[in-house]
Amino acid sequence: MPDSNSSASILLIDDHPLLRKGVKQLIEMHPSMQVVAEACNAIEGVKLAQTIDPDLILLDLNMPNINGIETLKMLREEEVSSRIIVFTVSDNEEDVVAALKAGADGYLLKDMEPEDLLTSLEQAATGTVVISPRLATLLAQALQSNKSVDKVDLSSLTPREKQIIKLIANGMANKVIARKLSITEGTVKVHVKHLLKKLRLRSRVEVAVWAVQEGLN
Amino acid sequence: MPDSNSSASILLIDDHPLLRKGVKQLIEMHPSMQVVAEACNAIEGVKLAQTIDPDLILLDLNMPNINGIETLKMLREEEVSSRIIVFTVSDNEEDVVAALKAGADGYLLKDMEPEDLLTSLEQAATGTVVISPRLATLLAQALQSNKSVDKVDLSSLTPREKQIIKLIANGMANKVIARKLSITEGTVKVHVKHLLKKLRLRSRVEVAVWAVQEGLN
DNA sequence: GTCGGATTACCACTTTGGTGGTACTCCAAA
DNA sequence: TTTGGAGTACCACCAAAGTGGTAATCCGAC
Repeated sequence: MPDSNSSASILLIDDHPLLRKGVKQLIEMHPSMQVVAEACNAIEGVKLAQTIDPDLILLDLNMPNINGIETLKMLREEEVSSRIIVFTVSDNEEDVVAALKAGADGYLLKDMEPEDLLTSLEQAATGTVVISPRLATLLAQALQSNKSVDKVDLSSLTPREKQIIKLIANGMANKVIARKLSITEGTVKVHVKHLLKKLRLRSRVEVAVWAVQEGLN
Repeated sequence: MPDSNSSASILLIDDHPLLRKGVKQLIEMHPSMQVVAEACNAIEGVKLAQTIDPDLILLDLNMPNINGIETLKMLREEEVSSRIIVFTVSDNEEDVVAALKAGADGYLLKDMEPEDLLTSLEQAATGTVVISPRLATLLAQALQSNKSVDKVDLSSLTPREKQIIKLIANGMANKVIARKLSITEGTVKVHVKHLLKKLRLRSRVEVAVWAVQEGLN
């Protein structure tokens, strides 16, 4: 749990020790970031992610047994709040789309220039979704053919959850929502927790922004 | 600081003891609200508001020495976070507009039916701006002639503050904003505190909603 | 009739957000 | 040259948000 000015903590998940070493050395050259842990497979990676909750996770796609996409899904299942950046050799469209659909916060190619990698990671640490430039056009096409890459289905929400989203989008605090709905604040928190998970959002602020943009106001 | 299920706390500021007594009795009949303090003038009222920080303040306009509008401004000056409902006999347009401009969260007339008053107060406690129905048309006209009733001037914000508003409107946490701007989280909090005061908003969620609606995204 | 989702509640706990204060630097306006 | 706003930082403190778990009720589907 790094505080504001300490460097961004990073977990590497990759089955190639040499590559991990290289990436780690590269990152360590940069004071604003720090590799705090490494894992060579999915199980270990998920475990580490849960215990240390890093700011960023750099995740390889091609791993034995459990592949990267599966690992990504596991991390999301376990509600790891880290930003997850897929880091791989594959510029295959399906992989990119699958990764982003599974909730990746970035997709970087291993053949990037080291310097570009560093700046991309820095950006990722500040909350920006980073995609290797080479994939941009590819992704644009995918978006055209399938407009629902990042669309969450509103239908997975219960009526109560939708109701609470609207109240959040009006800027209301949990306490106020509780009073309005005649339930306890604790219960409101439960609903908020559930809808955050369903919408894959990280805070009520994101919920509010999303709802307003979606016109749910 | 009532918790979710406890009743909404109310402070009465009115120079008529009898009226206070009546209102108090009326409110006490309602389990979801509770009068926690009373004041007969502005000074006392502001002091009480600061110390007990009630959910609602019912404020009379016609008081000796310092009138209600002044009191209202003082309360806003002192950054009292309570919802302030003006409660008066005056259905004068100027008073209504002045009160709302000064930041009132509601404007109710003393000749309301007791039952209507209760429901209005309940609504106010849930964050709704309540206006006596009789004043609705009057207010609509005022809005037509002067579109800036609730408009805050963006120009009072410093460049840094505007920048941070945009980041908040992207759902970012203080920690992430700090990293992006290369300043400490504490400093981000300072800016947030200041812009909340300037915009007369109560939380970053309200800032985000406001900014998105304003197209500052 | 059982199973599971939805709703509610309560608990303890950690993290994030917001307040209040002081204090330093920089820079421009008075 | 002094003054004041803007930006930064640090501090302690309290309030709000979010997590993780258990558990009860209700209701509809299988």
